[in-house]
Amino acid sequence: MAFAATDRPLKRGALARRFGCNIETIRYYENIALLPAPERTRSGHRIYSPADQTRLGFILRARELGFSVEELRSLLSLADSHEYTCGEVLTLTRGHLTDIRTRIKDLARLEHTLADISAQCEGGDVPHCPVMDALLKDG
Amino acid sequence: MAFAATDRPLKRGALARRFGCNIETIRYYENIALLPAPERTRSGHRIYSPADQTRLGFILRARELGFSVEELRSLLSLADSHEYTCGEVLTLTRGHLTDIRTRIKDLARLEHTLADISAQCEGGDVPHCPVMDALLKDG
DNA sequence: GTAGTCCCTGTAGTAGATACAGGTTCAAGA
DNA sequence: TCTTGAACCTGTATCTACTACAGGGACTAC
Repeated sequence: MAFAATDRPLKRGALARRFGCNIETIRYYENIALLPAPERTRSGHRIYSPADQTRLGFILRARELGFSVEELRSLLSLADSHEYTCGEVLTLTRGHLTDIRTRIKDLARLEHTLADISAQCEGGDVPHCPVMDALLKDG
Repeated sequence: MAFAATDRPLKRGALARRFGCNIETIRYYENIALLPAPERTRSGHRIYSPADQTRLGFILRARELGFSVEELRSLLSLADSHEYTCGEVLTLTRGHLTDIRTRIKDLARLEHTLADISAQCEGGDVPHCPVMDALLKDG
């Protein structure tokens, strides 16, 4: 995805295509106040300025990096303040990194357990299975 | 968690304590038909037989192994048929294992990207941050 | 004018639980 | 027997981060 702003206003559909996101996602971000309510045409169609587009790019990139919406709110409020320090951002980033590493560890443990159990399987038409045994046996 | 059935009926609270799960989870599994509707006392309290308990244990163990509820439905229907083969179970397990490995890879890529970016941070009171740059820059 | 595409709104659905309110019932002690 | 507090019942709301849909208005090209 490009996530690149244009130098002219765009409507919602064009914005979604430009940023490679779902059109409904944009309205969603407005609903939860990540994006400000944009200008409208007289008939009510949303018009996204270059600044709006840049902000959407920020949001989408942060989401691609796995930041949760709440973490993103913190990032945005830092960015909006124009007075953030590297230390503040780094603290948020490190917290997020810790979450990711925890998730990786949990999944790796899972993967290991499952691989171990299924390695004992013969497969085929045998009417008995180590995976089922593992699920059925009392711990 | 023990996930071990007793040889006597239990009410919902005792069952939850026994299996180390949330009491509401048991009702939830009944609602989505993973657990059958159990016997009731005359006044309507649920009574879980040893067989019900064994089934809950199966469900909780499968969830601990990361099987989704839908995968679990398949596993349970195999287990209920009493005619499953190792091959059938193995197919489900391998599909699940593939999912897990994909998730691990995605997270590892994320971790790598984030670690790379934040390694460029000086931290502290510096009013400039490579993480913010990465989020702000057009792709 | 009209056809087709876009956009608008509100609402519901997804996974997998968890929490809560408001009302019974149970079990133990006085 | 009465009372008190815990446990149980039901239905519904909440969470994350979207996505989808229905029913209608607007815009563009021919």
